[in-house]
Amino acid sequence: MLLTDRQLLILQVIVDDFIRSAQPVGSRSLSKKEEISFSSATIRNEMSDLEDLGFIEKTHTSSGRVPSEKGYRYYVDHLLSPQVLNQQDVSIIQSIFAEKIFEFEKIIQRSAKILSDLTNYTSIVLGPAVSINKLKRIQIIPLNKETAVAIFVTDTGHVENRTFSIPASVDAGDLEKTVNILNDRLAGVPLDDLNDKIYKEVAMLLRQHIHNYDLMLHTIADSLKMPIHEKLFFGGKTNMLSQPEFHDISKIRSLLMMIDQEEWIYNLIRKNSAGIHVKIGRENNNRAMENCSLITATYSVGQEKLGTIAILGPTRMEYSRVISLLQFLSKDLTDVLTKLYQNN
Amino acid sequence: MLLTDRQLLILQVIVDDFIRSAQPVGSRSLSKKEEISFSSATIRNEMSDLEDLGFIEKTHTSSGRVPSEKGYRYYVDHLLSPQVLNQQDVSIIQSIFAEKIFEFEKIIQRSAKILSDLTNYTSIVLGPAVSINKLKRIQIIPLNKETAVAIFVTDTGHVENRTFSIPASVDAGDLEKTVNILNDRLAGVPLDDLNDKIYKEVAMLLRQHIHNYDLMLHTIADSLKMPIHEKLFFGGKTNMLSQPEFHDISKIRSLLMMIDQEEWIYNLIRKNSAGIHVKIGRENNNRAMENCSLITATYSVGQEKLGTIAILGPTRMEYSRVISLLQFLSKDLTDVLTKLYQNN
DNA sequence: GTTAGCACTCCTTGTTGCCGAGTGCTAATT
DNA sequence: AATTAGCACTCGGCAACAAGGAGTGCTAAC
Repeated sequence: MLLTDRQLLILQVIVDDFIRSAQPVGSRSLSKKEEISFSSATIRNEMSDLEDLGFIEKTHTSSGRVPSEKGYRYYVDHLLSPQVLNQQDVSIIQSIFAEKIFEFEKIIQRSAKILSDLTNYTSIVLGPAVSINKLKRIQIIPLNKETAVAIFVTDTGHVENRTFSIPASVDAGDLEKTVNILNDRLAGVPLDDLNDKIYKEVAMLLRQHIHNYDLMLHTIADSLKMPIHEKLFFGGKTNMLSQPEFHDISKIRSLLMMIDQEEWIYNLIRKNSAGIHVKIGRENNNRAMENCSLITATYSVGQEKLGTIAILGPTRMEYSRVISLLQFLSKDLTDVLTKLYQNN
Repeated sequence: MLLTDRQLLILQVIVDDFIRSAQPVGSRSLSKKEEISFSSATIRNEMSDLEDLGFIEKTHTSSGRVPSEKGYRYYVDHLLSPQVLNQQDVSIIQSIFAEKIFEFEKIIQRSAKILSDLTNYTSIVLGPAVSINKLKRIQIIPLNKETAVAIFVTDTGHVENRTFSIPASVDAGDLEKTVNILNDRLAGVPLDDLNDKIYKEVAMLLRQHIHNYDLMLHTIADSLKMPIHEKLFFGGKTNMLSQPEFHDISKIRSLLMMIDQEEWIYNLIRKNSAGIHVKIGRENNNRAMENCSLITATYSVGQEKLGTIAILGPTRMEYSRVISLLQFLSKDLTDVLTKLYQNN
């Protein structure tokens, strides 16, 4: 199972070539490469072995070879030559941060756009986890007799709002008192923990000050119940249409449908721990992604993981380049965010 | 140029048949239809005339006929038999309004989903025009020494927020005074007119009360400058992939790219006046939509047009059904919204 | 005015044959 | 023992061709 140096070389050249050309690569064309100094017959023997070991495949009996998923996996794990980004790519990525930034979402959106433009694949960016942000302030603004909107501002400037109906028994004074209590008790609490805290600490206080406190309590707790989903941003959703492996409409269809079905992507991307992760083909456990690879990286504030950036491309994707790009952007995002939010 | 009854009949049957089958229709298959009592030779003569008049076309010399854009146009304008929705469709549409509704966006989103499911085309819904909503309340919440977030709540419960940097010369007291002045002067003003009003009325007041008022003024006015874009919602973006006329990847590609390029759609849809509008093929003035038709309807609160719902399908689309669906949903949306917001 | 009949056109489908790129195997070479 | 040259074989892709079918336009008869 240990590959010889020559086998490694051949595997690497096959993968590189196939990534470039999307054509099965044959022994003769390999033998002409600079890196390779032995004859096509030798290569044929080696390729036959590599095929037995499962690293490459034939598309039909007398065709050239194509990397298998196992082949890509080995390539990614052992053969990848870390590529240095060229100056142009670097400056394009840095242009994301050129303007003054208040709305973090804008940065995220721009990142998605630029990633997809740079790679010609589909980019996916998972927005910053709102739920770990800390509450800065709650406001309740009555719209009319029956409804009001509750506004939650986090220390990062993110704003969530929920409309709810005001319990009949509650009057304007009650509302104001409630808001004061909430702000008093909940400022600095991560959004995730609000619900908990409301029942544990705020409930008591409300009871002391508000007539009919429990309806109010539940109304507010309910507003907070809906999970605050991180937003997903996409770039170049249609880029996959240009990839030769997706000449087949039904493949495209299932892939695009899956992308539009954000839930799937969300789960696929969210759980990743820090660092670069490469999922190849069926490793993604999804029919629609059989011919796709997904590379993800995370960005953080300080030590705290905030969100994810990812590239979805064909298995035949430029792993080396994409990894470099993601690494670079992820670091930049982290730096900027850390500077921006660290010491609030 | 006036068509005989028989020509009208033939045109109608051709369009109907082609919409159903997507196959060019020939004289013989026409002659077999129930509605038609004359021979294929007669039909051939009539079809030849209809072709000369530009209502139908051949795909090649000896093929059956296919409606031209002019043919569709005539069909839509004169031959459409208004279709009554079946009970199932009706109840599916009404299910949109089943739950209690606070967030209007949810309704809009659900509408888009259901429209596309029902038709198997792509649905586009333009969210309610925020800019005509009236300001209910402004809040400014400082995040730290340098930045604050301004929150604008409309009488419909919509919340807009902008982060800005606090001018160095402004202190907490100034901020509070500013907010009070703003709320005092701007409550009830449509968001569209805020900027105007700020310079005309608020500026003076600010000058009287706030040190260094003009920086504050510009900061706030700037936040409001970015146009408040109505949001676009889509349903069934990938539905077009199942249409036989889009077997060609490059067509799909340009169409999907145009859809993702929301600006285009926005302009296409926004300007429509009330009522149903049908744009066929090149009437949309867009290469990517050459084989598409766009049917739009508007929804309102009372007399005031709020937004648009639309279906994008192949020119060979079920005009009658789609028009009925849009009419029905548009009326329902209007009713619900009017009831909800009319007398605030 | 309508229709039956017929020649003609063009798309579609299937067949065939051929070329080129590639393989696997064997035997010769290093 | 490893490498290579040589050769027979396989398969996809392409072009050429034929047959069949759906449709048309035209003419002449009804």
